[in-house]
Amino acid sequence: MSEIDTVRESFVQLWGAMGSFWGISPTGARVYAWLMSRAEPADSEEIMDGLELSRGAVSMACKELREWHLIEVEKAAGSRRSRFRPATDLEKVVRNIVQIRKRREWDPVLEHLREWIPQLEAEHSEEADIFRRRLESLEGLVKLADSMLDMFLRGGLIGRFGLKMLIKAARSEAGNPSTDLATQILTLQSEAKGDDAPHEDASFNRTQSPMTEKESP
Amino acid sequence: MSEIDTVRESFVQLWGAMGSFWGISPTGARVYAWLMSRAEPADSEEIMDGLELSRGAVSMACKELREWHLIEVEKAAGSRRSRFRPATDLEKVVRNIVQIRKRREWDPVLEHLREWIPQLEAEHSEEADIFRRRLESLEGLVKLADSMLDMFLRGGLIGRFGLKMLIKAARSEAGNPSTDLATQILTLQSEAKGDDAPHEDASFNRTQSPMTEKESP
DNA sequence: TTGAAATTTCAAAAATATTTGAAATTTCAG
DNA sequence: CTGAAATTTCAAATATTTTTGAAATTTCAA
Repeated sequence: MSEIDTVRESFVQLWGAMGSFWGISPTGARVYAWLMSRAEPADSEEIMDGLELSRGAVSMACKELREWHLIEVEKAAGSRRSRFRPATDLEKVVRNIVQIRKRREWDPVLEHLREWIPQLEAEHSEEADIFRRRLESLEGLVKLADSMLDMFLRGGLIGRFGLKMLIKAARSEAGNPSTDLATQILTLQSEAKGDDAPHEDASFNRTQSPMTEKESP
Repeated sequence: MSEIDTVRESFVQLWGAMGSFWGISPTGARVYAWLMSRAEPADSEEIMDGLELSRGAVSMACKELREWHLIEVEKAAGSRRSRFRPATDLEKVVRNIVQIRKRREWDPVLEHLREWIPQLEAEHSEEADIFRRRLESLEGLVKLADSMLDMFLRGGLIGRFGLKMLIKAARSEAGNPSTDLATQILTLQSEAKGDDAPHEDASFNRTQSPMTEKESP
């Protein structure tokens, strides 16, 4: 078995296990990892074989990945078979996931807290008072998290420095986890000075396939 | 049913559903929420009744919460029954959870990536090359996330401004989600000027119980 | 110490979540 | 249009996770 197959297998396995962290099903995460490991987009037949999944499971997984904008569907010219291309602009992918989960999971928490706090205020017991104060702390924290996420979503650090530079940062100091971000950012900032344009918007990095030759006007 | 019971019920339910987000079991999360809603620490009997759980389930949940430092166990003087007090310093709680999960879940990802990338370099195929480049992007992103988390863990924003002020921030502008953090921070910063000491280290906010009267010298 | 009270454990049961596969639907090349 | 190919659906089968409860262990007041 060649190196690439070994790595692919481990990556699929690791990513599948991390799926729940992102709120993606294990199979969805495995399919995405598998697609990432292949140069060309794959069709469901290939995914089925590659991951030993049923046709239905692949269809479900791809539907999920499409909803998260983690893959793009395309059809080879003159064929009716869909092929799935993984989004490789990870920055955009992460932002998208964070945004959706924030809206779905955190915004409702805030709404509830805003409804509960006055309800507890109405009750003039010691216990309601203590509970209310705790909910207020929680509200403060959730709002902070919210703001931090918004900052991130509005293109804070990543947007400013670009993914290429982050890769560079990742490569440097590989052994030393304590080098903090601020230091790295400063280093990068002085190195940068306009080089390496802020990386174009290409979520779906077409690696080399020339796409449909016959485009209708 | 009084307001406090209604709110308690909803809060327990919401928090239970969010448990998986924190990597805590639904029951663990429900027990924590329930404890937060009560002025005094509770014993397992009370938790069983309050949440309709078996004795074993409560024991498991409390073990889990103890491991995450989400509760503290204490014994009333002259009794052999344990009572559970929820940590109310949410800032510390969140930091702790983030730290543990980072170590358990993200650090291994980075280790794997650092192992896989050279393996793919060794293979001189186009496909291995594309895969490797994608893993490099991923590494960059994971490292960035890592740094951001470290920054947070080292007491970035929360440490600097204190929870009380964040509660204040939460109260202001309740309706307008687009007011960004930077603006709020600036506002707070100028309001602050040394008032409201950076909030003492009291993870387990003893609400009013005078503790064991007979403390040995 | 002693032994009743409290807690923990863990195999089995129950509840959830995921996957399958065959039927229903959709798509589109011919 | 037509109908074979492709895809989606969803009820049933599997797998996984969570909860129970009774037995084993631990704790500590007397």
